[in-house]
Amino acid sequence: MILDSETKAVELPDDHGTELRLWLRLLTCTTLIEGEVRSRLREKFDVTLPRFDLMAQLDKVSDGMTLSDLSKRMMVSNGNVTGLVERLVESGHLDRRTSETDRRVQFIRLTKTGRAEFRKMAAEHEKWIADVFSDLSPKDIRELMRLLAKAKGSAQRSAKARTA
Amino acid sequence: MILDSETKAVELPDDHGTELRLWLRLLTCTTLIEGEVRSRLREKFDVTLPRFDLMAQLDKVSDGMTLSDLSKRMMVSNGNVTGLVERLVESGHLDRRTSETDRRVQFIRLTKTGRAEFRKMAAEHEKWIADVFSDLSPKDIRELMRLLAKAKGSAQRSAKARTA
DNA sequence: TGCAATTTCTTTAAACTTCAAGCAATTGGC
DNA sequence: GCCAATTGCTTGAAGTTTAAAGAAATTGCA
Repeated sequence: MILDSETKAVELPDDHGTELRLWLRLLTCTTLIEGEVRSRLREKFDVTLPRFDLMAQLDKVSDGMTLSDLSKRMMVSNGNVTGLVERLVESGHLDRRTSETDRRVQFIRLTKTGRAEFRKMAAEHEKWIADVFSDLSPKDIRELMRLLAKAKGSAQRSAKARTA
Repeated sequence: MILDSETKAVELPDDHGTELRLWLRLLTCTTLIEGEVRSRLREKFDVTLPRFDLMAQLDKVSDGMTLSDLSKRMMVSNGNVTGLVERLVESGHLDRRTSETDRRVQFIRLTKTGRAEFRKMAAEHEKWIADVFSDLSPKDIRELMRLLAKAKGSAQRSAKARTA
């Protein structure tokens, strides 16, 4: 059903404009918030976002995790994590020890001070995020969660199909 | 109304857990898709995502734009754009000329080959994005667009309030 | 057992990114 | 006109990031 240039049905063949606009909006939102979090972390705690993210992963567990686990969860490269961990061990936030059963493996943990420092930052961080989304109703949030879950599933399927 | 640890209403004071989970989900989605786009751009066109993004901004206009415009639209720092533009001029994709009325200002444009090359990549890119979101119904997409617009507005308000 | 494949991690080069400082040009009062 | 403030851009240092190659250890299977 191709009409004329006024009705907008001429955007064939294959109009994928809406998906593209969705992606750009998603990206804009994330970049905006990420920048905000980055600024505040630097301002209030003089810490970088990647360091905060890494510590956040480690805070979820009590007994440490390997570099590979970290890189999977953070969705960054292995070499990236090596460097980040190195600097965080250096600054006393992290603790590393080699597995006794597999000498390739390193278990990384937050040190006592590392965890304490992170918890302080995390409490503030949670408030910032709450403020960032404070124009959204509980229903908006539920709905966004649901749709983003669906989008995530779709994206994973798409990525998997390419690699396969 | 504080109950007990089973009912989950004990998460006071100030439960901001849902907002935090929303942010993490948003970030995961974006990171996932961004990584996918990055891989495909490198694979098929041997180009980096930042270069593609910069060219995408320039493709929207016919007569070029300044470095400041670029950095605002891309939401990255000024110094970042300086380097990116430098490399893209070097590779023949961009063209720069100094304003005649204000000698601080540089107008940046896509070259003929730069634009042609970008258009080819953009056409593919649009298809990838369509595939990424192909599990979502038109209604899902509309709803996501609406909610992300609201989230963006909220985030902007929050950021503005901090800077002010 | 032997050894090829896999896994874990590190290293390297190049690119990207931010922040802060700085330079040059312009603007806006006065 | 003067000059302080602002604007546009560049530079430099530190850090982050990826991709690719490689080293070391383990695993799995013939």
